Amino acid sequence: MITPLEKARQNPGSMKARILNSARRLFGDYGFHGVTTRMVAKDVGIDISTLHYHWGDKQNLYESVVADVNDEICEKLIEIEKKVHGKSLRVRLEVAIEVMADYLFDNPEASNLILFSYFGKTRPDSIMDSKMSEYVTNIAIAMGLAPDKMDVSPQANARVLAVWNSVINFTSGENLFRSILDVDRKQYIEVVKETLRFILIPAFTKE
Amino acid sequence: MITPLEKARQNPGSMKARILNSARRLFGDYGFHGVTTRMVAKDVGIDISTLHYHWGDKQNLYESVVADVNDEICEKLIEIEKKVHGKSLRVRLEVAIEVMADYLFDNPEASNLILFSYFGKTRPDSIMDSKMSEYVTNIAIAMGLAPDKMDVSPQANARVLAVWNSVINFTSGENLFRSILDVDRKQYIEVVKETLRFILIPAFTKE
DNA sequence: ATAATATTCCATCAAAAGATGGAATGTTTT
DNA sequence: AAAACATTCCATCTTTTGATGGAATATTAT
Repeated sequence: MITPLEKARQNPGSMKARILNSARRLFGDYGFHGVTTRMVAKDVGIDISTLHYHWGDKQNLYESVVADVNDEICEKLIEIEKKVHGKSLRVRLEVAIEVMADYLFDNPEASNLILFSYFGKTRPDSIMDSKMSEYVTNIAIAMGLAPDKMDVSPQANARVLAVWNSVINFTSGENLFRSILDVDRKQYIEVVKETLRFILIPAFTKE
Repeated sequence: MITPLEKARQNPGSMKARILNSARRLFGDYGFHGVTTRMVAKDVGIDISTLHYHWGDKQNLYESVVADVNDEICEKLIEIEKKVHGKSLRVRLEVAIEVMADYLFDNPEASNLILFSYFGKTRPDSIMDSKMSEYVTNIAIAMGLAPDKMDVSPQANARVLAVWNSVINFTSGENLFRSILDVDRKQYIEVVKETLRFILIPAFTKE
């Protein structure tokens, strides 16, 4: 059985895909309640009933968007793991910061959607919760913060979360933070990467 | 001229204050668009017109809530600065983590509102932006990351922001993160504080 | 070409949401 | 006590919003 999400991905120019992309950007900007189906339809240049035809109700469209973003991030994590396999903790962090920052700066709506879906009280994503729990644990082990899957302490997981959070915030808060730092986009990206290295690496590489 | 917000603060039991508090919690949980005036009124146990009578339109109520939270956080920062004045960078961080974490865990809606107002595209808070910019710069100087007010580099400001972000995220994301770490509230608070110390202190205290 | 299927839009509905006027009630001032 | 003012709620209005039925159009299969 092929899901609408897979269909949209298979044909990037299709109406399904166009709707998904508009929805992704808008939900990322304004959150679930801040976006109306009419806004999305207008952005795509179609009627709302066409939107409902392809994606069902608003909730379903939103969940598809969140699933889309989560899958993408999952792929990124796998890509990173491939690159850093067997490397030192310092290199792991350097590469992870570089790759994740680049991805999130290219897809700011992804970062926002993650924040919205994590931090709001409206989180029906119990599937995502367990998926994320698994990722975090795996990363903790890969980083050598825990011996094996059966014995990952809350402390180890919390440290992984702290790393993850740092990256997310700077990309989601770009608008505000850039005005505070008073730099252009290119400079901002560099400053953020440098800051992340400054903050994160010493914690994990000290003797 | 006395503002409605000051009036509400002067009399904590008043209708103005009760509405403000309900609105604060609800807006913190669901964001501006996720809350209806009827929700707030129902939570207080009053009619919507009473709400409008005291606070005007929804936008105005929301802005009062944000201003309320910002003022409170500003007070906390001043309180911290008093405690750590003249102390070492390590102690500064330890105290800041302790006090801010305690405050935000006691007032999770504050943390959420900050995130909502920082990260959403709907930020008409240009006043807050400049205020925050000033705080960040002051902290950077107090932390010895910059020589004087005229010469605070983006790097220095970014480091202050990184510290601030770390604390915010763990309090806003408590629901999700606690389920990942699988700990109770008390344990969670301790793990978070420990993790923040683990991540933040080495970066600023290494030779 | 024709039938079957898929897609799109127009018109419309019902519910939700922001907002207000004005009557009723309570409080303060004179 | 009476007048002036403040507070509260009920009824109601308008706009927005999510959603759908059905006709029109395009696409694909036979």
